[in-house]
Amino acid sequence: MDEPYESNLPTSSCATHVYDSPCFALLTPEEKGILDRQTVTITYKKGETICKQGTFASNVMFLEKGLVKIYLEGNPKNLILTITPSGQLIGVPAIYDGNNTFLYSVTTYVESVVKMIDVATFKQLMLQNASFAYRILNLMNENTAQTYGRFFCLTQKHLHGRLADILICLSGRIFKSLEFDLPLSRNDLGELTGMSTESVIRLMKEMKDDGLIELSGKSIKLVNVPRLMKISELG
Amino acid sequence: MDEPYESNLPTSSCATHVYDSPCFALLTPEEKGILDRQTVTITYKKGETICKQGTFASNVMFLEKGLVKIYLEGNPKNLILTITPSGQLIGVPAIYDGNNTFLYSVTTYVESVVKMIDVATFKQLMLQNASFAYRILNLMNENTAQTYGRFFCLTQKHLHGRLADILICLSGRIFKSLEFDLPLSRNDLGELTGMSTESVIRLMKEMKDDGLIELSGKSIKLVNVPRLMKISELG
DNA sequence: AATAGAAAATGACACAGGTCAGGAAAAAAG
DNA sequence: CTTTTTTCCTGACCTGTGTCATTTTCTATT
Repeated sequence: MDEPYESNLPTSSCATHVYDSPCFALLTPEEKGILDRQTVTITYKKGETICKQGTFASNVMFLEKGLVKIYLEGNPKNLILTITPSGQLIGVPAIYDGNNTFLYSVTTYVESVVKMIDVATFKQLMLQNASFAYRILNLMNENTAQTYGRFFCLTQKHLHGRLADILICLSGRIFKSLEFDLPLSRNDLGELTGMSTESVIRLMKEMKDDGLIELSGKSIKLVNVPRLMKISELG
Repeated sequence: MDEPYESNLPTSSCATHVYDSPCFALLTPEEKGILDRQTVTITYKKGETICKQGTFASNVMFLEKGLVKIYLEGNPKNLILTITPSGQLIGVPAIYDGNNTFLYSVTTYVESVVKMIDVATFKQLMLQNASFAYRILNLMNENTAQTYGRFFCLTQKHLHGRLADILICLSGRIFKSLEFDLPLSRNDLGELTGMSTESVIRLMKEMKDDGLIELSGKSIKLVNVPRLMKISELG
């Protein structure tokens, strides 16, 4: 995409920043060696669960390739926290005193390659390399900023605004194109926007009828981004 | 409170963990000296704003004494992220590359004493003391866990559950008693639970009529905690 | 103590958005 | 290619919650 609106994407974004995590560059060669020895690389097929909320968090994950959803499990409906493309660290928030379980579940949308890093080693490296630790904190803070934005969005905006928001974010942050094939189901969009599947369908049809987007099955094209942004803004 | 239910407070808690931040204990005497020289202590009166969302984050704050609300500003309604008692660091999430503004606003409920720490110095100390940085990361992760819980709560539960949740948390985490005087207005409770002020009032009256709580003005007493927890659970 | 202003309470009303049931289309499995 | 399963779509209905207008109670200030 020629990034016409990249700079002022709503903070209520669906997705983690596309920020190729260069945190490992801050490690010394020896430290990289230590890390590598305690890391295994695993390939997951589409739809597989990489980690399950509540299980022991024995590793931090680095998504080398793929696309995943990070979500809180609920009954009957989950809450998708973010859609995360490659280059992201996953599972870091599980690291704090008195907790040793994953805060969320992670499932792939496409075949994905994940580096599973032993959490003890990861901690160890943070404790011996302040720059690295600081970098991780930065990443987490960025993540927090995004979560706050979404939190606000989902609790304050109406359906229209929330859906417009998500579509803009998917386009701008994940697929980097105004036209893309959605790997997410309507149900996923619902869990991402905090609305029922039926509402997602209804609203998307409405937006199609209003000429804001083009729709055919899984393929979506944003036609009138300025108006979508207006809708996102006004809630 | 004799902590009958302290251990299994809902994760959707209103409040930051009562965790007397001993992060500064990890600093060397020299580092403490550096910190102290770049810190000023300021007393705020009730209702004053300690930091304003969007302004330059020139310092990290440590709440030495008092009680504050941390919130996202919105029009026409804010979203209160947490109620925070003394012993907490505030403003850390503002620290990340490409950002230099506060993510949220903070306002006091009672007279509060705040240590204003120069942010550059704070960063500096994190970069030179890995244990310190790691500790801060831990605190932030704990905070993230809590935010996720609230996020889930506000997007998935109904009014009854959300209100029960908040009352339990205020009782368990902030006031440490089943009976307490609320410094928050009904409007604040609304911004904390993502509902209108009128709904707060209606529901609290209902809970009073049902014998779940006792109410007289600002004074609240939780009478039937098990049932409140059930309500919180069922949404 | 008196006045003004804010906060709390209450009732009437409206509608956004969830739920449910059923059917069409698409994808996966055999 | 057929069968099965999942996803997508539609319409009818209904209830949870917000909005608005008004009154009452509390709090603060002169």
